[in-house]
Amino acid sequence: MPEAPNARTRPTIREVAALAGTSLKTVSRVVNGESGVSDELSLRVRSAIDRLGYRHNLTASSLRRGDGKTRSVGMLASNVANPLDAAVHHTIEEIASRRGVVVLASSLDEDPTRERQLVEAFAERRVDGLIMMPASHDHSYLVEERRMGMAIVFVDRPPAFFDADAVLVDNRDGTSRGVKHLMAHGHRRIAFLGDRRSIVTAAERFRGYVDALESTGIVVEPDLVRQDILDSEHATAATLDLLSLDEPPTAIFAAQNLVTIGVVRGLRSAGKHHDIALVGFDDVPMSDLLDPAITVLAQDPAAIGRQAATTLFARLDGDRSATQTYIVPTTMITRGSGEIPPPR
Amino acid sequence: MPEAPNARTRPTIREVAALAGTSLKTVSRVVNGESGVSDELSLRVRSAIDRLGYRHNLTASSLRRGDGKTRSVGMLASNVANPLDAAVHHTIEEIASRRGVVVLASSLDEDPTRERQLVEAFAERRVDGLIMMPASHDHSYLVEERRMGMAIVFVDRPPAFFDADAVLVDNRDGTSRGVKHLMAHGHRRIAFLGDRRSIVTAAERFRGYVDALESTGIVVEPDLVRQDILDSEHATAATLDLLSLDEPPTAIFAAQNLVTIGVVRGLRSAGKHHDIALVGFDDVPMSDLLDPAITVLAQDPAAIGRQAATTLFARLDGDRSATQTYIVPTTMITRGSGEIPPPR
DNA sequence: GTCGTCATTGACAACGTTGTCAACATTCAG
DNA sequence: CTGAATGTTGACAACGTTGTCAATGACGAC
Repeated sequence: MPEAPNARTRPTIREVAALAGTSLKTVSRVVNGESGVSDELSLRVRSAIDRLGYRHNLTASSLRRGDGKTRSVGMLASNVANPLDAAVHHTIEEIASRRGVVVLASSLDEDPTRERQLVEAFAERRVDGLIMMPASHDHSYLVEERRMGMAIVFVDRPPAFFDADAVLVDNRDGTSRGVKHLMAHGHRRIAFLGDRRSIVTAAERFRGYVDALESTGIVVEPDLVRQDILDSEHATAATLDLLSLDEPPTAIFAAQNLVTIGVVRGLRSAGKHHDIALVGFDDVPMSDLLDPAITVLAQDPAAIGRQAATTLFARLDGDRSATQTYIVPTTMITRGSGEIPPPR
Repeated sequence: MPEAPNARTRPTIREVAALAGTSLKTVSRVVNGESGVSDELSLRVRSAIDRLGYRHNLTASSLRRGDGKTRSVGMLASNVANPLDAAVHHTIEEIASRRGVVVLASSLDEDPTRERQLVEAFAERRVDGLIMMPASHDHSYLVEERRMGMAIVFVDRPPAFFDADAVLVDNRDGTSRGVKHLMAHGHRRIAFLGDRRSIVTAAERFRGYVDALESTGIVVEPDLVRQDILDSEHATAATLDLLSLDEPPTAIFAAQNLVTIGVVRGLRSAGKHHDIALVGFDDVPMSDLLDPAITVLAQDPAAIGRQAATTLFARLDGDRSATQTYIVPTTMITRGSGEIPPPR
C-alpha cells in the first residue's frame, strides 16, 4: 500500500517548537544555522526535529525570505537525451549541487513554442537562473524576465535581439579548419552535408565551409551542398545521391553527428568508405573503432557546462559587469577518414 | 548590463487587482481559470496582467493550496549523461510536461550519501514524486518520506527493505538468453566481464550467466569471470588478460555497454575480433557499423521511462492499489559478433 | 547598587496566494 | 409583488516560514 492509511501531513516548525518547548523563531534559527542560540536549546530543538522527522519547507522559506531566491535553476536543452546536451547537463548539475541548488531540466526539441511555455513554467516557479540552448530566433521576450531578476546564460546558440552572456562553440572556424584539413590532403571537390539551416549553429558551420573554400579560390558548387538534413537516414540518402553525380565529391564534410553517422552508412553501402574522405563536426561515440576511424572536430561538453554554470552563478552572486561571450574551441581528432587522399 | 538598474520586483496579484479595479480573489480566479467571473471583469483582469507582465507565483500558490502539490517531480539518475538514463529522463520529462509538471534531475554517481542528500533536497522542495535509480542498498529511510505524501517509483534497480513500485529490466533472463545464444553457436568456454558486483543489476546479470551455463551442465570457471570492472580501459585490460590464458575463451559476454566497448578495443588490438564471439548487454551506439557488428541485448529506455512516469502519475492521481514491479524486456539484436563460431 | 552592554529569546507581521463564507444583484416561479 | 434560487464579487484568514524589533537576563564597570 503505497500511501499508508496513516498518511500524515508534514510537521511544521510550529510542532517542532511545541515539542522543544520554545518559539517558532528559535527553531527557524536552528534550522538555518544562525548563531545566537544557546547550546542547550539548540540541542532540544534538534532532537525534536529528529523525533518528528521534520523537513524544512523551502517553498515557504523562499516566499518569506528577503532575497526571494528559490535555490533552483532551469536548463532548457535542445534535447536532454542528446549526448552533448546530457554531458553539459551533467556538469551544470554537479556544480549546482555543490551550492545546494537544484536543476530543472527540459527539452525544447527545436520547438520555439515550447521554449516560451517552458520559460513561463520556470518563471512561475521562480527559478533563480536559466541556462538555455534556444529553439527560437527572437529572445527579446526575455528582457522582462531578466528585469524581474532572473539570470540568463545562453549555451551553444547565441541570443537574438537580446543581450546576454553566451557560451558558444567555434562552429565557423572549426568547420573551416576541418574543410582546410581536407584541402591539405589534396581535395578540391568537397561536399557539405548540414542540419536545418534555421538552426544558427548549422548556418555558422556552412559559413565556415564557404570560408575555407573561398580562401583557396574554390567556388562553392551548389550540387555538392546538401542542407536541411533532418536525420541520419536522410543523410544516408543524400550521400548516395552525391555519389551518383557525374563528378562525385572526393571528400565529405558532415556538419553534425547524426549526419556523420548517416554518411558513414551511405559510404559503406556504396563500398566507398575507403575511397572518399570524411570529416565530421561533433565527436561520435565509438568512431575510433570504425574502419576507417573517423576524423572529427570534437566539442568539449564539460568545458561548456562549466563555463555556463560558472557564469550563471557569478551573475547570481551579483556580478553586474557587461555581458560576455565565451567561445569554447573544438579540437580536431585525426583518425583516418579525414586523411584519405583523392583518387589518382 | 545584465541586471538593469531599473530592476523591479515582480508584480503581485495585488497590483493586478488594483490596476483592474477589482479584488485579489477575482484575479486569483482568473489566473486559475475558475468559472464564475463575468466576461467583462475577466477581460479587465487579463489586460492588467498583460500590462504589468504579471507571472503567477507557484511558490506562494502551492503553499496556500489545499493539496500542497508543487507540480514538480524529482529524478535521481545514476548519471544523467549515461545514454540510458538520459533517454529515460527525456521520456519522463516529456510526459511530465504534458501535465504541466517540471522535472528536477540529478546524478547520484553510485554514491549512497549523495542519494540521501538529494532525497532530502527534493523533500525540502516538496516534490510531489520521485523517480529513482538508487545508489544505496537500504531504502527504508524512504518510508517516512512516503508517509508524508511523496510518491516513489524505482527504476532499473529494485528497492531494498522498502515496498515500492519498480520498473526493472530482465537482467538475469536477458543475460541468460545472450549466453545461451553463444552456446547455440557451439561455444563452451564463455567468459563473463561485468560491472561492480555491488550494483544490483550487475549481480543479476552474473546470475543469468551462471543460469545459462548450469542449464547445460557447464561448470563456471573462475578464470573466465572478471567482475568489478570500473571502466572501458579496465575492460580492455581484462580482455587481453583473458586472451593470454593457456586455454582462452572462445566467446565473451560483456555485461554492460562501457565494458562492451572495452572488450571490442581489446579484441581489436589482439587481432582477434573476427575469431572470438561477443555478445553485450545494453546497446552501443554505432555498433552496427563495426566489423563485425556487435550482437547485443538492447534495452528500451522509452518504454522504461513511459512505464515509470505513468506509474508515478497514477499514484499522484490517487491510485492506492498494491505496489507492482514491471519488467521491461530486453531484445536481442543479432549483428554478427555473437554468431562467430568457435575454432575448428 | 545602578547602569550599560551583550547575548538570548520570542511576539508579531509579512511574503503572495487561495479557501471559506457572506454580501449583493439578478432572475424567475408562483 | 414576494421569495427562493442562482450567479458574481470581495473581505478575511490562513498556508509555513523569516525579518524586525522589543523584552529579558546575565555580566561587569563604575
